[in-house]
Amino acid sequence: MTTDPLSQVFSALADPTRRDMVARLAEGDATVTELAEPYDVTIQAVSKHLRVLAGAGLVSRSRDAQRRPVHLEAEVFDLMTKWIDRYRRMAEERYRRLDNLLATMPDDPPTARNSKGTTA
Amino acid sequence: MTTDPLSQVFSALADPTRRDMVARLAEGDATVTELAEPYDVTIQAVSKHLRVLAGAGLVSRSRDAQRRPVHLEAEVFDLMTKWIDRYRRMAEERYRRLDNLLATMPDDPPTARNSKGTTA
DNA sequence: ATCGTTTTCAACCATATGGTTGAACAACTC
DNA sequence: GAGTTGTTCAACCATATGGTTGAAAACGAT
Repeated sequence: MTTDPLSQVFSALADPTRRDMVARLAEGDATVTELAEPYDVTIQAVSKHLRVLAGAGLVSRSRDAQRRPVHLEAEVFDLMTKWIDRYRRMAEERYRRLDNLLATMPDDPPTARNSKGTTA
Repeated sequence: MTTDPLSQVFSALADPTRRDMVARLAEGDATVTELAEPYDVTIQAVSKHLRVLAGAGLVSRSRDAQRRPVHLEAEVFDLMTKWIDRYRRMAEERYRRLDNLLATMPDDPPTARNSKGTTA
């Protein structure tokens, strides 16, 4: 599918069940059956969810006999927070500047009705 | 669909085109046609994307004659960062405390259900 | 070797999603 | 009113997604 990493992470966390699993894994590693226990779905469905989380780099798998413990990888979170913070910061900055601009706005030119001409 | 807010926001940002629109809107409000210009899709498709972003609370719409300018709403970002930070913090905390190592070498209660061959 | 446990693979189903085209609506201009 | 511009609505299509059931794979225990 060659989806970009950021899309994969956001997409993975767009599902409430998967977010819940992440929340659970934040407290400690767990196996698939352990993870599946609280939910009303089959283990196969949970296995699929884990595949999505792993594909996004949010979890890693190891091996312990038949079990395949799931481990939360926190680094990927940084990818998101970096993106989010950047644009939130820009938006807030712009908001602050707009405040200043509004404070210096004199009056309304009544004939200026063209599309993009911002009243030179 | 009654999807929860967090899912809607994550889902909205899971699409690279929509993230790009957010990036663009962080620099200033824009109309649908302005937003559609850089992409190779129809205006209707962009309109749909905007509906998703608006549904997630990421943008708001106003009216200026026929135009419907789009404005980025930064507050929703906090919803995400709060969620992310919480579990990243937990995961990092857990990692720092080496909880995993602690779990592998406890003083074994002998009456407990035996999971590893801890003999007397 | 056979059985039990844990996990995945495969096929399938229903619905959601991103895209299209074409028509309609809304507001300004003539 | 008629036309133009900006946007949305409606129907449709292809693919992705989350779920199911059933079989298979991987490993430990007997």
